[in-house]
Amino acid sequence: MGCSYFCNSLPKGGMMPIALIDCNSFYASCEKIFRPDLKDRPVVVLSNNDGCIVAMSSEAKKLKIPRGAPLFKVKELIDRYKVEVFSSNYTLYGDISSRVMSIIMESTDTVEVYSIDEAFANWNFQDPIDYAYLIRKRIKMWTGMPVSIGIAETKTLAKIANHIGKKSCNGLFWLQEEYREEILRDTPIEDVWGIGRQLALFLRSRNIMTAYDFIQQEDWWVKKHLTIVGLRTKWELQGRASINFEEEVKENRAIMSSKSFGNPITELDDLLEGTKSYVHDAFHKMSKQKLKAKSITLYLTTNSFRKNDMQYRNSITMELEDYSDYLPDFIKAADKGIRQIFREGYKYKKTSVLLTDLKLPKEITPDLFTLKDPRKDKIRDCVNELNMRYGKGTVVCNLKRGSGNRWTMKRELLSPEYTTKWKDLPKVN
DNA sequence: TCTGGGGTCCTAGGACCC
DNA sequence: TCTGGGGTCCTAGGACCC
Repeated sequence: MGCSYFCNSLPKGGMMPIALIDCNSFYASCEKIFRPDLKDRPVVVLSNNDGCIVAMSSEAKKLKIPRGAPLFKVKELIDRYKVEVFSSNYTLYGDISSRVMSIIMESTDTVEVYSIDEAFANWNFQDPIDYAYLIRKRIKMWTGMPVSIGIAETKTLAKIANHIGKKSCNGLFWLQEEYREEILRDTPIEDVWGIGRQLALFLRSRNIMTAYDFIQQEDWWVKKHLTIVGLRTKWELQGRASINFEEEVKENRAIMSSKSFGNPITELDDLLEGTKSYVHDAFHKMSKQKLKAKSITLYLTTNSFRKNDMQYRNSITMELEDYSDYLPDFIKAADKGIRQIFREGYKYKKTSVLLTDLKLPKEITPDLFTLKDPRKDKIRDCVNELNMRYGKGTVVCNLKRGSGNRWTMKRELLSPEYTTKWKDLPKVN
């Protein structure tokens, strides 16, 4: 498909175009920013514990390394092509992301930050393509991050436009109404935002192969088989905006910390230590948003990939007496919960901590019969401030620290925190 | 040997109430 | 002993996203 759909007039009907601005190979691009020597080299980024490949630079994609593959399965390719491999450095990615987002927000009226590497923006301009050029250039110049921009009447169509831009139009594409049908005929059903693997299989089995085939189906049929979510997708593809534009940052409904252990864990004590460190993690996220939680769920599971091991998984939800933002309440609950679901004789792979029933203090009706202990508030404020200022983990509760724990995550190929740690600041000679 | 983590939304089904 | 139906709330599970 060429780029012949560019045109300099606003779409008829005055519909406000939606732009999707999306960073190219985000994690891999972050790693390249401070390493000019990697400019045209293949780069991959690993998941926690250096397990799977979660992101690839375009050079790495060309080597046909499958996304999501465990590192050990593609080791040979990696060595042969001298692919540069990094552990994931979320501190770096988070910081680069907020720089990119603030540029987008400065330069346009309404923005929804959709994920770490993409944002939707309402672009009410005479010529959105001109504007896309400008923004892209600015982001590249100020942060070093390459982005692609797709523009269309709805979010789902903007996704498609972005995809086309990435593939064949130098990163920018405006999908206008008069070309929509042609483009939808060229869009395989599994490339539609909101149609995942399961649904694509189902639709293909019904001979629905493209986005165009999909919008030919009756509303009732789509709703029956794909629920209201699928029906919205259909409407969006037809140019009818059906997915809300969420400008405000949504409050989380849940906060999770869940990690695999570096090694299988058999002892209750190690399991408790690991879990408590995840409680700290989740609690830190919650504190940053100034939320309180009323319940905490603990999950634990063995490694289901190891077919010969005995398998066990379980979970338990602990209700706190009241909404709390006092760390020891959560530590106590987690300790009690894990002891209840722990069974001797298994090799545990992972525990997860989920905080739910989250509220801002102003939304909570105080309980007349619970006496408040003002000392708790002081301790909490003091600990939170120290952890915000000096980084999470500065003050901990009932937790042995240090590396070398059996449960600590593996991150052997970590890059420096170039932008968030003084000692990691890049030097210029 | 080594196989990610963190979210959202929707539905079905059970418990319970009237 | 016969035996209805509507409503709400909760949870588990399955789909999706990045």
